[in-house]
Amino acid sequence: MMDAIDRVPVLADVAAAAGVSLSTVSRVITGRAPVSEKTRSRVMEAVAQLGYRPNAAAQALVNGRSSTVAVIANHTLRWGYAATLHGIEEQARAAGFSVMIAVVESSDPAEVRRAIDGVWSQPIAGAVVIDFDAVGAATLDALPHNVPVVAASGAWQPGADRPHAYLDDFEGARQATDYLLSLGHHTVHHVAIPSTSEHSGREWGWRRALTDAGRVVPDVVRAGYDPESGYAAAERLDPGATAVLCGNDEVAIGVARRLQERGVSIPRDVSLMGFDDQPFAAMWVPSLSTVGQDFVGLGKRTFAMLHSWILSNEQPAHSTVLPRLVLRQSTAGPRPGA
Amino acid sequence: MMDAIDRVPVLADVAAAAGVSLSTVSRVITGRAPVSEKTRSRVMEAVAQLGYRPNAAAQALVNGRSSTVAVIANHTLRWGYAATLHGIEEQARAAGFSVMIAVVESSDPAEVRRAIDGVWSQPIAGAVVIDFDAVGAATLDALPHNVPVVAASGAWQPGADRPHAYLDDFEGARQATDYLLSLGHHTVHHVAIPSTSEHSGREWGWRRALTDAGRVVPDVVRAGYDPESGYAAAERLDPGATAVLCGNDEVAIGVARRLQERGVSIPRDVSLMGFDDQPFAAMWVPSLSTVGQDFVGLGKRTFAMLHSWILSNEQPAHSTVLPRLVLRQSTAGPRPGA
DNA sequence: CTGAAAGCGCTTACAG
DNA sequence: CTGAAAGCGCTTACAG
Repeated sequence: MMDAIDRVPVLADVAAAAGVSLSTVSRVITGRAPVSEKTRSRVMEAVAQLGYRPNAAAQALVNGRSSTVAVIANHTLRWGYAATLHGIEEQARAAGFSVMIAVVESSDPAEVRRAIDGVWSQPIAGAVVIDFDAVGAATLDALPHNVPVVAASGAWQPGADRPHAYLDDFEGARQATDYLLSLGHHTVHHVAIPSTSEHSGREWGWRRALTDAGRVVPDVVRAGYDPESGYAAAERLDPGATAVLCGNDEVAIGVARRLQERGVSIPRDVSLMGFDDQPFAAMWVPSLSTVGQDFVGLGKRTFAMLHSWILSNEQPAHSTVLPRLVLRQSTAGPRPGA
Repeated sequence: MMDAIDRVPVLADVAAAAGVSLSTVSRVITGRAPVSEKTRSRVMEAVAQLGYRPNAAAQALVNGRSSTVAVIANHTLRWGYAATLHGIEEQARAAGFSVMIAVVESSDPAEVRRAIDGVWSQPIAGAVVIDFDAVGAATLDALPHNVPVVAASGAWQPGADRPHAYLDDFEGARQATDYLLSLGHHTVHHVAIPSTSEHSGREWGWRRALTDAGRVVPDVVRAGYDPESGYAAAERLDPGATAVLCGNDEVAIGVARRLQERGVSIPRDVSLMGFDDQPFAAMWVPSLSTVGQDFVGLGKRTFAMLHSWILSNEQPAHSTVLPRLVLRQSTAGPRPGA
């Protein structure tokens, strides 16, 4: 049992132990000025012995900048969010930055304000906003302009003044829809996840592909993010549908489960595509065709943009990566006669 | 396009704008001393107009304490870790704390040291270590004792001097194994995930149940954390197994997929149990019996313990919650004659 | 109720 | 190469 919390050693303790001035200790710690080898090793010894670590608050105060970045997001648990956070963290860590997370629960102005105040009162060098939904968008709008902010986002949005790293899910949805049409389906139905704006990139991409091909655009079936919501949404799906594109893999798996329970065979009766290529997509029976999105890579790109802004003080350009179709067993041509 | 980053207003700016002293502004901001209503509103106006937010680095420095806590973990993406982090974050946010995440990639001493230095140089009020694996354990051992630290853990471990919030997966595994035996299986096989110590709570609980029942303890099949590793592990499973307990649901789903591909029927030929009850467990066909673990609750309890330590300066006691069996369709008695 | 002053732990010119 | 001093932005006794 160890109740007592020892006093944290400070610079002055090291200086006293090593018998040198504060300035000298600071110089060996920062390495930003020459120090004799003898003094240096004496200081290092004291540092090691006392277990001294510079106080980041004091450093941040005097340096006028910190090496922590904040990640602001509506979720940390859903696949896309968690994977993006993971990518940001990894890249930040490699660059010597710490990361702080701030969850914004809703786009209610008071809640957004609370979150922003919490983050902005911290000594941060910059922030990334995960702009996958309406909450992210609302946060982005409310953010002060005195710290670099980069957004990680699905599809390009008009009028974004902040730098964005995109995944282009608009294009992914369009390609997926085109693919399904190319298989011979008359049209493609869509089970949507909640989205940033009224219409997400995914929904718009799907819609565009159908319109361009001159096909009927069926009513969208709205779902949440998880398998259960897909399961429920399957009830509202047009019974005549032969091809369905879902807003994410979780929803697709829920839809699949419900259809299979009803004796609908995938892909014989219905072709099903997910979105994201999250770890379970390949495991499902039949394995799920989907649109592969590199969220970890998105996170890394986003941090890299923020980092360059912090270092150079020049706002970076947007960046985009195209998703790729991952074709597995859940898609096929319609049954002859369907 | 907004390249310029405005200068951040400081306390002195507000004082100047309101025509009062620094002390007065500080008093209205902190609310820790009486200020006349007239002065107060004048100051608030200046604050609002300038968009002033106290500099957290300065506050942390002068207050000698901060309101951010660090979460130290080996992963942020796997279900149990992510859900625990989520619980911590939620509880911390409710208490007005910010959370910083620090990922420790391996138990290599240099890596552990790097992570700890990074965290300990920040102004933190406390830390929680997610102690689900060997890396968590190594980190816990290396942590200084000058800041409150609480660990979130699976099963009770001998000699833990730091407060732990447990989930008791030992007991969960024991109950799951007992249940499988009660169905009539001669023994239960185990596909293990990587673990804290040589033997995890899950593995020990399984082992204990078999030993207590006087059954044969089969060789453990080792897997990773994800479906793919379960899929691969299925190849190494004893073909005579009629009941299998997996270290987590992801692995169980991988095992299920492989078995089903080989024409093995679940639960007719093999009963399969997972662990954790993560969102996909209920979706699989057949839906997966598992051990429900409340990771979000674990995270909340862990933060609550840390919070009480921070406030009271008294080290909290350990806390434990028992898991519960979630029985679904993947378990049944052995086939007559099996 | 309000202001002037000291101090939190650092870094960085400024002198030697 | 090394030390004394000022200052980063706050808060908090200490005087009025």
